[in-house]
Amino acid sequence: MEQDIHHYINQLNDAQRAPTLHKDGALMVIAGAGSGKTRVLTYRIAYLMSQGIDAFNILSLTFTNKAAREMKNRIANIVGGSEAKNLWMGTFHSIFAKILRFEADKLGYPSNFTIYDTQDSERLIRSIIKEMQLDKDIYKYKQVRSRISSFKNSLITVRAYFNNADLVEADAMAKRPRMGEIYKEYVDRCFKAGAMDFDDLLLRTNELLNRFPDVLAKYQNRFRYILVDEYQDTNHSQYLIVKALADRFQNICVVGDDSQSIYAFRGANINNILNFQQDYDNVAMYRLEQNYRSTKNIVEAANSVIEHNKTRLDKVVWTANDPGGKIKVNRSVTDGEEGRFVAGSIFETKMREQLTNGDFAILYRTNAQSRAMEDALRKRDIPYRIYGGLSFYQRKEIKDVLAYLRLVVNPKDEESLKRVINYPARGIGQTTIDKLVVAAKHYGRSMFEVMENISKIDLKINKGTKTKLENFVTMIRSFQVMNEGADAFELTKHITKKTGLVQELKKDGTPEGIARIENIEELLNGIKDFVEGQVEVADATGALAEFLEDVALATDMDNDKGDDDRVALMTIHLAKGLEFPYVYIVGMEEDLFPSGMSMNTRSELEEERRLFYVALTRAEKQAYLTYTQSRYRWGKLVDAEPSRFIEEIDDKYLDYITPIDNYRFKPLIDNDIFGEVDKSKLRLQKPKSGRPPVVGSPTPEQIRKLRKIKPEASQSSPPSGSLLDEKLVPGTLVEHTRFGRGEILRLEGVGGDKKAEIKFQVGGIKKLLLRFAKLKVL
DNA sequence: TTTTCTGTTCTTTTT
DNA sequence: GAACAGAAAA
Repeated sequence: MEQDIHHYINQLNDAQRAPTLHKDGALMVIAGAGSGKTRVLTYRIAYLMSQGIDAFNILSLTFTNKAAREMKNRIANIVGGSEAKNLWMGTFHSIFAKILRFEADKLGYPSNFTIYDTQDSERLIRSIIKEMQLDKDIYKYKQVRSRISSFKNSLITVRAYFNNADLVEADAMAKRPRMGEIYKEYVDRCFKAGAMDFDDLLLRTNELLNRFPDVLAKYQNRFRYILVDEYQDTNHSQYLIVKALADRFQNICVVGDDSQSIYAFRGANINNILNFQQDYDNVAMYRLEQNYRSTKNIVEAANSVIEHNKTRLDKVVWTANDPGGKIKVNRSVTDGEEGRFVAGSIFETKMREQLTNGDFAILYRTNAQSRAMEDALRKRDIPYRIYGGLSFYQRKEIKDVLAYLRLVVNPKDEESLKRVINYPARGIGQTTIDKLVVAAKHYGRSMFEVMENISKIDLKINKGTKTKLENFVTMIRSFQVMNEGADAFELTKHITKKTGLVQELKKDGTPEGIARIENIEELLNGIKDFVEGQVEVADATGALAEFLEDVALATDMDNDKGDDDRVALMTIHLAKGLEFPYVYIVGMEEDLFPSGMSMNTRSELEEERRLFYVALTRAEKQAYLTYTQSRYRWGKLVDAEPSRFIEEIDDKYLDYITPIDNYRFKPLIDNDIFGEVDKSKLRLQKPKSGRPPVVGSPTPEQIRKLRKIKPEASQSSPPSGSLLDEKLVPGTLVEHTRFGRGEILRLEGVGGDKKAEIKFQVGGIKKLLLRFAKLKVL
């Protein structure tokens, strides 16, 4: 093996080799995009092991489970699978969840504690706000949750909050004087439910290490070598955990790139990496500056972007690669056309260069942008896969099944209980649930415990309902018993049958319902795989708990089977660490990228810029930037202007390409809710010369023509019926907007001079809809 | 109590 | 263009 490892290390360049062979002490590797930092990390770990360091003594923290898994596989290839198995490698959340399970009793938690995801937290906070009878417009549950989250990430406990006059005052100033109370109640409720949220996994780890010196010593001793990837994205809580664990041996290696710090919004503190040299003694600094990934054009363009940022470490990324093509910039009129351009370009390039779908990625700032891309790709029959967004495990039907499973493992789990106590409907309504919550609070117990003793407690719940509650408890109990014997797969199958979940979905018979059943089947398969894949056969009960933990901390990235050839669609955040030959960065518009919500301060804007830097540097061969002149947002067509980030790239790296189709104006027919429109009629004027005209939204007059709405038609009674039969609406159309289930036509001169808004409501699928349209004058 | 309709809010990014 | 909450109807 000694020989083996050198075979690998010889593949590295000098800059990479130095940190790889640096054995003891603190070191920091500033690694530019595409400079081979994953290689350094993997080889370094392999090297440590070849030097006789036990795998048990190495802790490696990565940013995603996927990254951890890949690294582990690569190390296994070098040092052998059985050795690699003992490595502690994973995300902060997954590693410390495991440790917390082991040490839970010290903190008063059950070892089978539930992990609340963001949705669970939000629901709990929402009900707390309601119970406290606070104004939900002032106490917005999302804001409250994110504030609590930031408290936790800064290690501000409830007590610390109340002792901190500044914080209390800040909330009072923000007209939310009872923030502290909500925080306290939230923490209490989580504790009583035996649940930790994402932030708790880090906060409680800190608590564990602070309060129990023997525990700290144990893990310090175990983790003699610590490696942290993407260090620039660690938050204060994570920073303290690393610091505590590394304190004894100081064998800490952090790898990161300040230019790629993009998680400040969830508490990441860029100072962790900027100040690393002050935190440890004799820090060795290494820089990886040679980019192996991208063409010269891309690397230099990215450099010219990031130079606009003030705060950054000194580093120059360069490459010996070919210049490659210039970055192509495309303008479209609407988001629909943008999608068509991207799909068309992928189609063409794929043919011309003989590429596979997997060579392409479409990156965007917000998940909502995926839809236009999907539509266009589908029309071209290009297979694609969306990462992130609503992940599989967050779908309603999946969460419902998981809620039952979570209850089996931890019946105190309040959010799961509330989720399924009356789903499928079994006659336990809101009133009853409210009473249970109150009683639980009164007795200082969980809701489930109250239900178990329902016959002994004097609650004003009628007999019939009490029986229903008892039946529910008995049912969950029976599942628990089953969990002792049968495996998780059998149990889940049993649960979906016994509770009537699947029947409920079958009953409604819609395509959505069928899709949901299929999803549940997929979940069952997933559980089966998990059960079979478990090498060390723990007891059956443990298997289910472990599965649930995996699921709670899984990201969409992790389920990538990668077995078929698809174009990748994802947010830029999710793309970090990945690379693709061809990358399309879409929606390059002010207010979208940079996001309108991140333009208030310099540091916010700089983070957006780093995000753009990350996006650009994903591309190996060719990058495209696209923007539109108008785009549907919140169901409305809004004007857009090109992103400042395009201007920030030196012109010599850019190639402005003319859109293939350029209509004089583009009617609102993108995913046309008016059914098939004869598109040949819409191609009114092609631009005369090479330079396309500046194009705006169509005028009302033009829309009217297209829709054949006659403004002159007079009618004394309010309009009724459907637009489809073209009896039509009187008045002048002044605004036309889409909204969720239909569209709004704003007209002037309806029934006198009054303005009117006409909405029609549609159900079902878009193509069929106008038939059922209802008209109503507001 | 349950179902259905309607209005409102939301969109930045995620472990 | 979904998810949720509240009102209204069943």
